[in-house]
Amino acid sequence: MGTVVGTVEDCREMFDVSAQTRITPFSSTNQIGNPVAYKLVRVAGDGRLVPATDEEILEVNETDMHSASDACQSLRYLPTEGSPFRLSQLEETSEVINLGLLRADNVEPSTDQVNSQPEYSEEFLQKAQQDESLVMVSTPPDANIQFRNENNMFDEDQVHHEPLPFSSDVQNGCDVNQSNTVEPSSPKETALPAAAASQKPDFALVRGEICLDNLPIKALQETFRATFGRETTVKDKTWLKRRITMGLTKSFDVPTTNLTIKDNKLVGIKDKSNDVSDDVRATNVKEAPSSSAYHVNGHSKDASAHSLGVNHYWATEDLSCEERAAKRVRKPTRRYIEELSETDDKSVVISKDQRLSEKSEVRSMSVSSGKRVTVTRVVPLGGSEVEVPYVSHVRRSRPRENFMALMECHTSCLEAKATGGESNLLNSEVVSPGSVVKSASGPIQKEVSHNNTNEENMLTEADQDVEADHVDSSGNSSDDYNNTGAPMMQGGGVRRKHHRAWTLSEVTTLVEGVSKYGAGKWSEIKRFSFSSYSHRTSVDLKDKWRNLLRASFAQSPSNNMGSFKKHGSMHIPVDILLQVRELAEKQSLVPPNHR
DNA sequence: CTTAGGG
DNA sequence: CCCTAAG
Repeated sequence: MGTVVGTVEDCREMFDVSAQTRITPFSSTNQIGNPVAYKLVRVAGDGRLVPATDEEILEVNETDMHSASDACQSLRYLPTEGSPFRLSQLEETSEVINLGLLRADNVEPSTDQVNSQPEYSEEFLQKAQQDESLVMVSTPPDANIQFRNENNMFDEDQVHHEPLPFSSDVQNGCDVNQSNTVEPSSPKETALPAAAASQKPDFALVRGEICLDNLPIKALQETFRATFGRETTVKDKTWLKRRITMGLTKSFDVPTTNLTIKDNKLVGIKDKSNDVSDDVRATNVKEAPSSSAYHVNGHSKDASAHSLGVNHYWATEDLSCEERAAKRVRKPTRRYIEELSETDDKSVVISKDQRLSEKSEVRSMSVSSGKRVTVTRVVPLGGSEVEVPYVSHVRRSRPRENFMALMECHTSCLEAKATGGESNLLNSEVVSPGSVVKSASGPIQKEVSHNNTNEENMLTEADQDVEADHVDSSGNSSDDYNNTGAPMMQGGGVRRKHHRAWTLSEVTTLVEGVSKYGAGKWSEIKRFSFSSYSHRTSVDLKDKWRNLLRASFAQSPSNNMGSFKKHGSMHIPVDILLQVRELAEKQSLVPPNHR
């Protein structure tokens, strides 16, 4: 297992103990089978590598899965002692697949991915060229736009940048790596300039020089915002510059301690993503140059350069540092983070192109030699896409909708017990019939819909219904639940696992319960009043009560029209609503006193 | 695990 | 309903 490569590190702030947890590529001999297998190791004080404990792994994954994946991704830039080539190839595989997916719409499946490259970005480049202020860009489509944005930004900030000619003579300066590394013979290399020379830049080109050094912090922050679409409060110039640089170059090999900006240029950083194909190919060769790059700009001041190398844990750093720099009021939830990155993405990506916005979707599935299917998704984090291996820790709770799509083959099995859907499918374990069945026995949803002119009639009907349900329980319900309970969205995902309309009896029971135990004592209400309804968790009760309150108050003013809302939902008898309101008022007023 | 709230 | 943050 072990090629030991320093990746996650320099997180002294984070793991300021003697040991740091880092991620290393899993490069055992038969690793081909699993492109996204990484191993966590801990670097002990003496530099030894110790297998990370589960907790540590968890910690890493939890505290920052993005960064973890980051680190993983950045691995490719490291001079791996193990089998760089293999690693690269693996990367290549997934990249290619990605590419295929990305451009699946306008390109016929071709075994020669390289050939298809040029057209890939053609449209973007064309578009880009029309943009006056566009400086040379050599990044994938999405990044292109970003850059454009960025450059405008720089314009405003009067950052010096000179537009580079689109023709081939632009090798100047920065992109040393590229010119060295790209194989001249590669189809792409030849095809691109030839086909596109007149109307689009060569991919090997480098964008204009950007001088972050001279920018005041404020400008840096602005730049940061422009780059990542969000504000930052960090005042650390160094951090900002580095962060921006990383965002701009979409590269991770920005040394922690040193700016990658040298002589007013981005130095030693190759756009990792100049066009995907390039990226792929360059991955192999990049090793050498990039390692040297480290030496070049890897050490100039400040002793934070570790013996172990450069920090690639920038995502974490991003979070942790930023956090540190500006106390965040509230800890962002995972979802928040996701959304943030999504918005980030959108705000940066100026317009259309669905593919861009779908970036965070599952993007590639690499089927490795074995039967193991690895799903990865790309997380647009801080302006950089990161491929995140779908490992079990990524999401510990119920999988998101689209996950269901992946499970499609099992859906039939699932449908059979749609009601039981609560079980956690995450770990690719097909739900075993046994594990789920239980709750299917609840009262079946009732079709109280029409004929409800008579409330009392309804009520009794409902009650009967409930009883009946209890009797015949699990058997017949499945059909209903499949339709109403787990509607399949177009994408194939499941919107909700089960939607069970509240029967009137349930509502009344709830109201009773509230009157008895008080609103908020959901667990008690559930325990006592709802013991017979296996479903309806305390949360459900709470939610329902909330809805009832809403309904009651919403409807009360014009009492007349209230009794039934025309929409399908249940028509809650007015008297119940009245009860609800009474209770609500009582409860909201009384608590201070006694009761 | 339970509540409270936002989505 | 679902998902989370806080207790």
